[in-house]
Amino acid sequence: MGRNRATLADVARRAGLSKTAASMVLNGREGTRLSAEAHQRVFAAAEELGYRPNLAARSLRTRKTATIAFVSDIVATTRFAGGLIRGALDAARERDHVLLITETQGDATFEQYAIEAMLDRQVDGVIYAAMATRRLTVPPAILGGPVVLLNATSSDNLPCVLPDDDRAGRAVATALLEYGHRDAIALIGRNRIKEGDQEISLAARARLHGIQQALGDAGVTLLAESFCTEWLPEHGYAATRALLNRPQRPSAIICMNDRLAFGAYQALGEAGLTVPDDISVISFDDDPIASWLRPGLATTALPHEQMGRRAVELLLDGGAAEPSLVAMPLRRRRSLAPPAS
Amino acid sequence: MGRNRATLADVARRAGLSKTAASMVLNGREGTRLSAEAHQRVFAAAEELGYRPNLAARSLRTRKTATIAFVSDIVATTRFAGGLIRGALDAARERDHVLLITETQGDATFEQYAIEAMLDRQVDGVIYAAMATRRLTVPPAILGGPVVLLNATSSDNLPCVLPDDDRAGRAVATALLEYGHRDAIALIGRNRIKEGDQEISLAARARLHGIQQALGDAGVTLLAESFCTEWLPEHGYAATRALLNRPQRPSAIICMNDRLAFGAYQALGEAGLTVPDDISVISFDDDPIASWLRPGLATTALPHEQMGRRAVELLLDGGAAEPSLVAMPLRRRRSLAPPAS
DNA sequence: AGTGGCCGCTAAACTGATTTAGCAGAGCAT
DNA sequence: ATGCTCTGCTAAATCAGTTTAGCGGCCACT
Repeated sequence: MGRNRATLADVARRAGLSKTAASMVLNGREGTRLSAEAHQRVFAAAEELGYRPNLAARSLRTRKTATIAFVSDIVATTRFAGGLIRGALDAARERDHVLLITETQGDATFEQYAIEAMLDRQVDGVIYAAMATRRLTVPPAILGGPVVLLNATSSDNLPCVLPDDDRAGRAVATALLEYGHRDAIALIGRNRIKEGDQEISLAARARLHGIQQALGDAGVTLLAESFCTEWLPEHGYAATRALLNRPQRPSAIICMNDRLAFGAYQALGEAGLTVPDDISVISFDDDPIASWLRPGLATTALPHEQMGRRAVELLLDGGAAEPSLVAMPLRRRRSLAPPAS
Repeated sequence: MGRNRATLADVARRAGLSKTAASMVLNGREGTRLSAEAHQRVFAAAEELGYRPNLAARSLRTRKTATIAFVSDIVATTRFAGGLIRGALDAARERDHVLLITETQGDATFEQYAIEAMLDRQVDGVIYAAMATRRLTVPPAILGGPVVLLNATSSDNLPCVLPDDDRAGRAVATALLEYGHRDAIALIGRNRIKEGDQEISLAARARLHGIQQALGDAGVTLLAESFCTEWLPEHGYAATRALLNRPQRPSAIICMNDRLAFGAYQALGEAGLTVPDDISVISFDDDPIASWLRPGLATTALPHEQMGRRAVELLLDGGAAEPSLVAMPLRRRRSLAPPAS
């Protein structure tokens, strides 16, 4: 790749100046006393030769690589990861940086390997990302340099970027209240483990808290709460079927994520019920399926792209140590309507 | 990041040998006449100091970086990309390489930028990936070194990795034939543009060809073919509704991808028809939704992980110039049954 | 005339590895 | 004693930048 590239020495020679002069001019160093004419000649020479610096040589000296490590447990390869990476890529490009991506798959050996590979390459900083929003333990090896946690927190008081699930919970509940739902709102996706263990999930507790706050403020209590061992379509399906067997049918269902909501749609369809005329549904994540469902599923979007971007900004531009919460916008779709009177 | 690392000189000093000796021992050079004892001492010193070579220094000298560029139009951030990247990451790790990922978003300026960033970092090779399987034009700048096309071909006769859509087409049609479907098979997702313009899609034509071959071999002709401007759920939905308005109802539907099939399920559900008792459905891609649908959707899986892996292997281990076709395994799920008699 | 300071620029050191060229000593044959 | 080869190792060059230290010339001031 890229043999025969012009070197700084070539540029200097062509400009009739020293390497020092060429280096200073090209780096736009302040306070050098090089003449305007010298500047011209260097720029011209660099242009004519198509000069591009050899970054290996530069970083050998400066210990900077303009490279960021993006280390994740498994995020890089899931449907949700795309946005995180895209946002990070965009922000990195704007700052003339590049992303070195690795995945640990939750395996300690792989993680060790990944981190060594990053350190060997002298990355300028590390973005440590998690697939599920959660609290985790950062490997000590990366604490030597700048680190930002993405979609995660830790006990190290490191800068971190999280979705604002609490506010999303309020938004979801508030949307239902606005439509006039009060006494027949059901919640699908309660889960003691996700709510209790921060190392597994931060989202479950925050979403629940937001929902409860908003409903509490309005003096409303939930009609029913369904517990699910996982947040997958089949669990949403089963929970919804169970709900429909109860004496009072809910007027609206809040699902803790879109996959549960997908299962809920399936069960409602089978029961001959129509969304939103018979039952409104609202959810979290804005998974692509949310817009594919009929009718479209109202949901609060995980702002992955914003989050990825924010992580790079915090890493390179520096930033507050308190968690950086990114808003989850409510996507209003046709799954919401006033309760059938 | 990683200050205070021991250098080769430190190792040499501790071992009481020269840098040359230390370098040769650590690189396992053949044909040096260094004594067994010298080997021991160098290894011991490196171990004790936790020595890790500075890759910037090494690549300055060797022009190798153990880094692969993964350049894609937009693949890195879509639901389909995950597998490609994961496979590539795995294969890269096995070969002690690392991936530098960039995305061009189909923008020429971004592409130019991305490629320069890669070349500046002296990557050992480039994987140029496309989101949709298609023919594309490779930017001349990257032809200076090893290149592998992933999910794409070009006119440059470069090594490339593609899914075997033709064989998948045969497999899909054959599966239906095995269940006894013959005269009432409908196809959803014909598209003149996708089938005609290789720069947009290679999959459409190949899948269609495979289907037609298999059916032709069995002396079967399609009951109906629906054209769709895009391969999204809404188009599958509309096409299926139209199909159901025809005098003869199909016994099975082939969808050109899973999103169309998702739309088909919606339309069938609304029409009160049951999959697979009333109509069988089979498709391509193995999108995550395929397993979420009720009943599970039979489909041929895009072997993204295999493909990503193969691309790295071709790049680093060298390989044939003819297209490397990766099999698309048939996922048998409950959407298949014999025709209702 | 001497000297101090500024201007415009450069030589050389430095980063940490790999690689080339070659040295000192031992053993052997002549 | 001389020359030769082989063994075991090292000095120094090299990669392509950045950075430090400082040089020669000119001007102004005393």
